[in-house]
Amino acid sequence: MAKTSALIEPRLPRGFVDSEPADIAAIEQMVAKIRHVYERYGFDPIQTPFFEYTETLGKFLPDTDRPNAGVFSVQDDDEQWMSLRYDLTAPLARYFAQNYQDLPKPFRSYRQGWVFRNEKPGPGRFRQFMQFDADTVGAAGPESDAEICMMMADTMDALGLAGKYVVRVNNRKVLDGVMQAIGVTDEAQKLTVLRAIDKLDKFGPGGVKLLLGEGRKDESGDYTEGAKLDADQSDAIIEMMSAARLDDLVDLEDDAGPDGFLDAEFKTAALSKFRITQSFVEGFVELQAMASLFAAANYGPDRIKIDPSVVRGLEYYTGPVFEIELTFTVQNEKGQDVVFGSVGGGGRYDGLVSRFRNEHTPATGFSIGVSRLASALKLTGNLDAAPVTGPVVVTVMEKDRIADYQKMVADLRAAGIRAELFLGSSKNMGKQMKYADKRNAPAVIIQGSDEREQGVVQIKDLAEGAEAAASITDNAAWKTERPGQYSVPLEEMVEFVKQIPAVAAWMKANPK
RNA sequence: GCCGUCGUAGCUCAGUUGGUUAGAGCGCUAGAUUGUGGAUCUAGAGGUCCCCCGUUCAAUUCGGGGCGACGGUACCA
Repeated sequence: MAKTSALIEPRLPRGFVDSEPADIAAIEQMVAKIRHVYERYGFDPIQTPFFEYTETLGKFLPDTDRPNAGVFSVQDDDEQWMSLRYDLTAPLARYFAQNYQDLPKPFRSYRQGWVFRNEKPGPGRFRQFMQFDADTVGAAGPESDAEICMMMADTMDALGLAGKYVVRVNNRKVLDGVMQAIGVTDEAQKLTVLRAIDKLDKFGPGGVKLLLGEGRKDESGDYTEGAKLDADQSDAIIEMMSAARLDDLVDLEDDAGPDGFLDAEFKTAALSKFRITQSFVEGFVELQAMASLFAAANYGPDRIKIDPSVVRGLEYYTGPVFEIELTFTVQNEKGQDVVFGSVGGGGRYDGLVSRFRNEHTPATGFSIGVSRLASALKLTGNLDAAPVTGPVVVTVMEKDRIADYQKMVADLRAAGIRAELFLGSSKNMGKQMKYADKRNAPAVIIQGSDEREQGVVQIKDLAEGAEAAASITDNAAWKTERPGQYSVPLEEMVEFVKQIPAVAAWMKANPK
């Protein structure tokens, strides 16, 4: 026996997972449904490579001390750093800028594929995961943002999740405007305030208030430094983010001009101590425009909801931001309730393309976290991960007649039936049956010397046999009755197999 | 990064108040059944009790330090 210490332990780096046939089939179904919705909305596919130059992906170059902080990076032959992509948006910006001359504007595209992040994995968070994005580049109006939100909702519906999600929509200008109003101008402090607002659904208003003030200690003992706002400031923020409707905060007449907006006042107690700002008004108007588009298209607040606590990424969103939240709780394999986070998000990023081109290029888009969504659905039993139907297995009874058996397999395949010859070394019949069972084979074909002399084959419908077997407890009876087994003339074999329900179902789902 | 819980068979877990042969269920392999998947019964394989150092006559068990898993939190383009 080999020494165990000499063997390599088969294992994966953390945050990476293998996929089995049922998982793969489920993901493929999800992807097909998403693609169908995106194409219906008029988006076309593009593909970009896994690797990009690091400078393409983000504003930072990896310093030689920590080249792999957050991303996976390697140095090319010419010593230029390249990285595995960590999302599908930066590569799109590069693609758009690189092919600017030839692309239709606005440019509407979707992309699906693996992305990589070198960070600590969590529930539903992996170091390699799949995203499915759609973006409109070169359109500035709120109708392109609203369209994206409606497509997010339609996509979730198409995935069979109607009623189990909500698309939450906000506008960064509203947040910026309120911060400006209450006198938060320091960039670092602004980021801290935004992060605090983002935690509303996690910690509630009380927790956010701590984060806006001195700081907060969580149950595990970790302390988070707060934004150091005074009471009036943090009350104003909490009032803003807790508003059920924007109209609760301020009244703006639709036909009033910009000057009229500036004369308006906040209606709520804490906010009314501060003056309203231009940025708030701009964001407010954009959100109102989107809201009326949602209403006109019959997307109610049960599907798309204006929610002033949505923040999203801190770096590049410039206007509307949106995310998909699941409205059910998720438990892991151990039965623990788990913090899952959003399964998709996006927004307007008018600055991203300008890293590559001088002119201003508005863009909006979003991304569905396919892997994270699939993992949530798997944990809650909502993932359609039925076992894959296996092949019809032709057993080997007489070793010198392999050619005859292979001919049967070829005939079945030619008719569009998934079929294979038993290739294992053991010609023991029980082994071959067990193999077929484990493969979830719909049927096996048996021809020994008796059948050969009569010109017939035994066809065993394994599903029917299993069903019949449920009432048989005696092994001898089980063997002699041979439930679900039929003797059929060889020339009728293909037609007979086609009639087996599991085979027919597979053929319908996989036309030749 | 920080905090918490946990590491014993492929999986889920018992157990050893520090003592010589470490167990169960499931799974796996074989047989009962030389041509029939389930069920049943029988037998078998499978373990550096996560690693290293220390305490001890003796450590899987106690102490220290690592590593890993899970969860929370921070960060998240």
